[in-house]
Amino acid sequence: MTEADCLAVMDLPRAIRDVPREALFTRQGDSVPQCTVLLSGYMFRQKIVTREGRRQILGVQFPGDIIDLQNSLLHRSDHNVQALTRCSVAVIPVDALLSLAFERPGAGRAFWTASLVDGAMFRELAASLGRRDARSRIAHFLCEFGVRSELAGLGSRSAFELPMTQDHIADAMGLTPIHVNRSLRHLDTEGLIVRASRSVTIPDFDALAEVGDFTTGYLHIAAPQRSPDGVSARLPSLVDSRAF
Amino acid sequence: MTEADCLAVMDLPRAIRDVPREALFTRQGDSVPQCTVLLSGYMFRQKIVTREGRRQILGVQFPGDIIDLQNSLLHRSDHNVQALTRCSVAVIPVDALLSLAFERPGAGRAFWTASLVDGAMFRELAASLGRRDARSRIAHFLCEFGVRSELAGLGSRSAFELPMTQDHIADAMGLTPIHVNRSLRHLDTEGLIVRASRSVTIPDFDALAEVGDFTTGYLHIAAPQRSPDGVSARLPSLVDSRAF
DNA sequence: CGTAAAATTGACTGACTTCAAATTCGGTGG
DNA sequence: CCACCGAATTTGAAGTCAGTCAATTTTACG
Repeated sequence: MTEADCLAVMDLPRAIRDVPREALFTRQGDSVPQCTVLLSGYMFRQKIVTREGRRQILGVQFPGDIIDLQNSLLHRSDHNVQALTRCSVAVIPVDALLSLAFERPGAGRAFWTASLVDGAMFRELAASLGRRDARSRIAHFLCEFGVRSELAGLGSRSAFELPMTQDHIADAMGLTPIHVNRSLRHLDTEGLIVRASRSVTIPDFDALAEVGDFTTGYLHIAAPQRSPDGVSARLPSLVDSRAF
Repeated sequence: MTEADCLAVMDLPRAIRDVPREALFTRQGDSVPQCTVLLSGYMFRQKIVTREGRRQILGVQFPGDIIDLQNSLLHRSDHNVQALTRCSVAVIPVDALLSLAFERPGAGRAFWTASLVDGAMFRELAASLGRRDARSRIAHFLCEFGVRSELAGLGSRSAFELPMTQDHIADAMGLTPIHVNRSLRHLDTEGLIVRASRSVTIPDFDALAEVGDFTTGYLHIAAPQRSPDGVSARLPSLVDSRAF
């Protein structure tokens, strides 16, 4: 993505909106005529799975992430998007985004790639839910959260805010909150994590990564590309949210 | 996607290759300079999750599916693709596919949408692995396999070939083969499924769908669009594999 | 037929869940 | 600054779904 592409993305028509904490932003089954970039705060994707209403959290969105590109192209959303904290979002008409994508292959390819990275993260989640035990699953989750916090400029991989309750974590990990509590305590007494309120520090990131079999490969992190004049274009955070 | 788009897709340079049963087609970590369409046979995506080598099967590919679009755009594959049966594939250079995608927005959008449908299926898998018990998970899997067999023209949703061993199913469902065996037997004695060798029939599809909380929403099946001259363009099976 | 792979069965174990209650935390108003 | 209250976390005890280990039977296929 060239700098010109970047500027074109920043020039897209948009409306800035605030989303209160806990609000359902898009609803399973809805048709979504717009595309949204998260500017600040955290959101999460979530799906009601069974008739009894058990839910699975599919992922957390960080500032810079595109929230509902899939929903716009696929006509109907297959999952809910909900605000974890108070959020600020930029809402872009799909049509404008799509025309840009096909006028500027650089930008189009970046959007497409972002969708594919999304898919890669869902694959890793499936692998985690299917084949890792609770302790390892949570270790993996914390490592991912750390790395993504770092990428989003919200802390370092070994010290970050985790604005989720143990109920949220349970629904993300396919576990009960009770077992999440015990697993967290376990990691804590092992010295692998230190918890204080909503913040997590990881004294030895590599040790936790080993417990969770975590590697960054599936995040497909592009090396920050320094364009001649020092503007960096990096995925998956497509745009610098602070510049919007 | 217009008929002209369709024809342009069919005109892409390509090489037809055979893949023997069980062969690893792309390997986790490899860079994949081409894009592959499965023409006949079944493949599956698979990921080695833990140090001890436990694996998670992420999905089965049917004829007409694009196998490794994500791998080409993301530089390195984050999972393996393996042949379930003997397969025939069409290999297309990525460059040719990408230029077509950006020259013809109709085709480009179709490719992009196919990637997004892929993502939707991984989300549903994650939901299944996280929040459904073994019986319901397997019921859901069989429903999906039926519907996709029907879409691919390989049978009906209630009678199809399932070219997987119980070991495969176990790795797809995040279970042990022993438990898959018992769960299948359970569905069988309940009369919800009938098994004979590698073929499955579902006497009452809706009943099984209810057990698995299965709905087709997440497959984002487009209504077959009849273009004026009767050519149908449908996703997710992007191209009619028989015409290649 | 004969053989290896796949499916099936049984007995036992364990990770995670369920239900129930106690404790701590965080924010708000007095 | 402190008392209060609901939410969140923590702990305990008992139950269950699914895993492990170990055969045995059936099936597929040369």
